Amino acid sequence: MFKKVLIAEDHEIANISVQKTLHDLGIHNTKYVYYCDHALTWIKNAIRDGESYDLLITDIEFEDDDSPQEIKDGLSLIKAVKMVQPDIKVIVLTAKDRSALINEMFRDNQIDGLVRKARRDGQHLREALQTVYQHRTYQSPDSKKFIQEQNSHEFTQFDLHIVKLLYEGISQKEMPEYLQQRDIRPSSLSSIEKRLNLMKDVLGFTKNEQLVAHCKELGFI
Amino acid sequence: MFKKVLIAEDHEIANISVQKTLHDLGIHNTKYVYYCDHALTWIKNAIRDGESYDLLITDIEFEDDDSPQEIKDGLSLIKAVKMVQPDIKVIVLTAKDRSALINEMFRDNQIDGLVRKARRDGQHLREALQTVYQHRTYQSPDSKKFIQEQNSHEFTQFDLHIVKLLYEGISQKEMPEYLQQRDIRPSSLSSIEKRLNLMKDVLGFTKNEQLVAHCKELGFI
DNA sequence: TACCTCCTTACGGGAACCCGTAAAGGATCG
DNA sequence: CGATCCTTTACGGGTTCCCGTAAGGAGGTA
Repeated sequence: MFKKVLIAEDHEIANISVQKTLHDLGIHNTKYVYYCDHALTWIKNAIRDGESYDLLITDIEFEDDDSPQEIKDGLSLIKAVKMVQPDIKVIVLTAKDRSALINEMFRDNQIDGLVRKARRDGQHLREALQTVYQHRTYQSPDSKKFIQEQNSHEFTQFDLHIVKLLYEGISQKEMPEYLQQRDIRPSSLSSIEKRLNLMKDVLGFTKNEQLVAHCKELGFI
Repeated sequence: MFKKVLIAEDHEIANISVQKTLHDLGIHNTKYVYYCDHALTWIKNAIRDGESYDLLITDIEFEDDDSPQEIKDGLSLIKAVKMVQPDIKVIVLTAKDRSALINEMFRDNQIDGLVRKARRDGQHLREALQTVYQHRTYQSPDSKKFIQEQNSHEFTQFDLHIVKLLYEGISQKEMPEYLQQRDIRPSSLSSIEKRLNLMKDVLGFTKNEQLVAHCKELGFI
């Protein structure tokens, strides 16, 4: 089983449980941190001392607070960690239902395990630890189906820009100007309309209100 | 300190930590359940046996799964529990940022403690336990500010109906018909427009998209 | 009853949005 | 270089939405 594990999780309550789970599995050499920056520091120091970590268990969403951080979310942390230690195993522990970014990283083998915070998450975490230790990938059952649902519509960067502008209260007729200023193309009103229609069509919506709420709910914007 | 505590929390990881926190505080007579229905059953049985619980610690959001439940969320559970045991203390442990319903119940003294799942939630839970035991109410620091923000606009039942219809993809001109069918008054297009404008004005929005996303985010619809 | 107030409803002009069609621009390939 | 295909843009009409004004109705008071 893993020997040395680092836990990055800002919620104290979740952090305690992960520690306890590891402890019950006989992993005693664990370190827990509440900030991404601290996690990277500890990993770097461990490499320097020739005692690098085997595994990183990290959340995705970290809340901002008074102490400003360089790295503000788990995905950025993973990228940074992989730069300094490409062979480290990574298990992601997240409350988010679905996210295109997580799925992408999972497919790109940046992530070895994916556990969704849900009813049986403790058991799923134990399964993930076992599986990942055997150099296989793991994802909890409930997160699997979301990846499939995900395929309903693949939002492009352009799509997200438009929806974000809508969410910010920009009218459609003002959008071409905004997009041009930010060097985003296409930028014409027609393209915006066409794209909005396509998104609504695919997702079975009739109004922009639904589209914006949907994207907001899924954390795209 | 409390003698007998019931924990209702569907996430295994969170549940473990709460148990551990209680254990560390010297509370050993704890029972944990993953479903609201089970929670109510245990409380009823404890009363029947003359050994009722002192405290209920519960989440708000419970995920649906294969086993269908009568009570599906924490607020309903609290109401049901208070019917059979009005003097039980209640601490709510929730990830939700803000919710008009929670705030209402807190003000109505249905809830004694409110801890938001966040960075220092473990410590906040310990503080809540101490404070509530002394017959005072507690809410974690980060949840306090949300209750204030809340007051920006008091949504009427009518407001919520309109926004809900928007979210369902109903066009404004179809709404009068819908509202009349459900005996909701006023029902004219003018009234709907006027009300939407007022809401947007108060909240500083320019577009319905923002309004719908806002209400969705706060759990009003 | 007359008068006032508050809320609801009705209506109309103008703006924004929806939708289909057609032209313009770019990329590829023979 | 021209032909073809695809994407982007431009335009026009029809609809919905926005917003101000005015008429109708319910309730309270003299």
